[in-house]
Amino acid sequence: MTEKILENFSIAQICESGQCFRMEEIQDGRYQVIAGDRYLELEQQGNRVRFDCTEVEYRDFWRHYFDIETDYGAVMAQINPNDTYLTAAAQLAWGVRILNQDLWEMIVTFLISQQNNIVRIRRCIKNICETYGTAKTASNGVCYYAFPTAQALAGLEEDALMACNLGYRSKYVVRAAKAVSSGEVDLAWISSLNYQKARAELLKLFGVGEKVADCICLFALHHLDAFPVDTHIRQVMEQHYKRGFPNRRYKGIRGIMQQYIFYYELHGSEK
DNA sequence: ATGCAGGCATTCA
DNA sequence: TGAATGCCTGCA
Repeated sequence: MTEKILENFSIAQICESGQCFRMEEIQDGRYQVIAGDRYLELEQQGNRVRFDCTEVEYRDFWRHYFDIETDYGAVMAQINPNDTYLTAAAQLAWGVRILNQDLWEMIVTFLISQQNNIVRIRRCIKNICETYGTAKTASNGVCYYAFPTAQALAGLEEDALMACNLGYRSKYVVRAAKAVSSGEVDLAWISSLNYQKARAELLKLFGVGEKVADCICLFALHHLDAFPVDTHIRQVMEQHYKRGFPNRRYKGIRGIMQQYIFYYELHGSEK
């Protein structure tokens, strides 16, 4: 058990922010996270967060995974108080953080996410993990499936994942797996690139367009300037930022603003 | 029952 | 270059 006092951290909000599809509430206030082949359970009361892992596991992995080293209070302090929309969005999404997730996992996840709804995205990912991921047992005895490696998917026929309900996205995922597995695409190298270059490399993957590339850049590579524009964000831009989003002001943290807006659109009651 | 859900590739002007 | 169109599937 590792307990921390954390500001601007809400596991419930992170779970519902739509950047991770393998995080869920398993009991009242108790959450489960599967990241790559790791498993974690955690609980929160106010700003006290209890991680069910050793101090070493927290320091070596989960601390970075939850982006604890970034000061989100300082980020929110940069929001223009005259921007009532963004202020309200950040106020509601006060505990959202940009996770540091696995690159391969995010490529697959956001290939699946396109033209899709959240319920089915979760189901698709569950299906491929249970079919092609390694079964594991957590330290508390819970069984779970690791995210399938690129190698595990690289030998499939292009339409094999339609059995996992991916639909036309099946060939996108299988082709990506082949590219990564063969070394044609070097994930470690992409990880070393800056935002613009990493984005350009990701766009070369079949099925990866600008929106998906930006999600991968933001949620795996932690390029906080990435600003994924989907249908929701596009509507917000047309409604609230007719003269364009203030990119200059939020340079370097645009992705965090995007998450506040996205969360607000998903969970804000008014509108 | 059409339209759409956190798009993208392809085609055609 | 930019605008239209089909695509797996499920849900309202």
